[in-house]
Amino acid sequence: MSSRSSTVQRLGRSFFARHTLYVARGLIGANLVRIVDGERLSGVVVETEAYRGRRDPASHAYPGVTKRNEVMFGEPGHAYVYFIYGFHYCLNFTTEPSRSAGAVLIRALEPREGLGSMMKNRGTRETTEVASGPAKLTQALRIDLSLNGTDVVKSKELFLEKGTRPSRVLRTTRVGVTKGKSLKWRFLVEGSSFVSKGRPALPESITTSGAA
DNA sequence: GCAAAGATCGGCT
DNA sequence: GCCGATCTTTGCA
Repeated sequence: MSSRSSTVQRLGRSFFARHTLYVARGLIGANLVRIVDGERLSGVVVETEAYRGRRDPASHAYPGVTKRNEVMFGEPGHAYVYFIYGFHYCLNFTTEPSRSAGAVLIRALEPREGLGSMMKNRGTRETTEVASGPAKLTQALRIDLSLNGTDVVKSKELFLEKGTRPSRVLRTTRVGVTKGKSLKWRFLVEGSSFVSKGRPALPESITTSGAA
């Protein structure tokens, strides 16, 4: 309530202009902030997935530049929002230098500020149901295609603040993809009850055996 | 021009 | 555990 934004450091361009896997891991623990009608809605990122370019068959950027995915090839630090399954929006942040495709999908948040509004947006009273999935959090934060391409380094309505990285971050395979299944490009906070539960996660192997 | 799959969620069996 | 809702993008004719 009294934490002053002047003391909080925002994630800058250089944070995003790196290898997508580093950004995906680095975003765990950051505070995602969305301003709606002057109110701060926010949550700590507890789950992410990395999507790369031409060599990642699960990525939207795999076929090359199209109208839908062009943001992924642009300047790092922009929001890439897409519509999926006729119902849902998903939020990503672009990575890698310009021309090189990459994005990190935000899969789950631990709610922080504006919980009442987020619950209302979601139609639930369970805190663990507010943002425990990629399409759930966009609904909670009222994110849609109008925010596609937003520069989150400069934006006043959607941005990221530096947080504390949790001590235990697990690395597993991505959820919901049919290609590139063996790649362990999903990161999540160990033991968090705010991560997505869309699929029965395989035993969260901390070992790297079998990593492709 | 048409068909099929898709980085999901929620409800029902 | 399975299925339906609903629409954008892509691939192929």
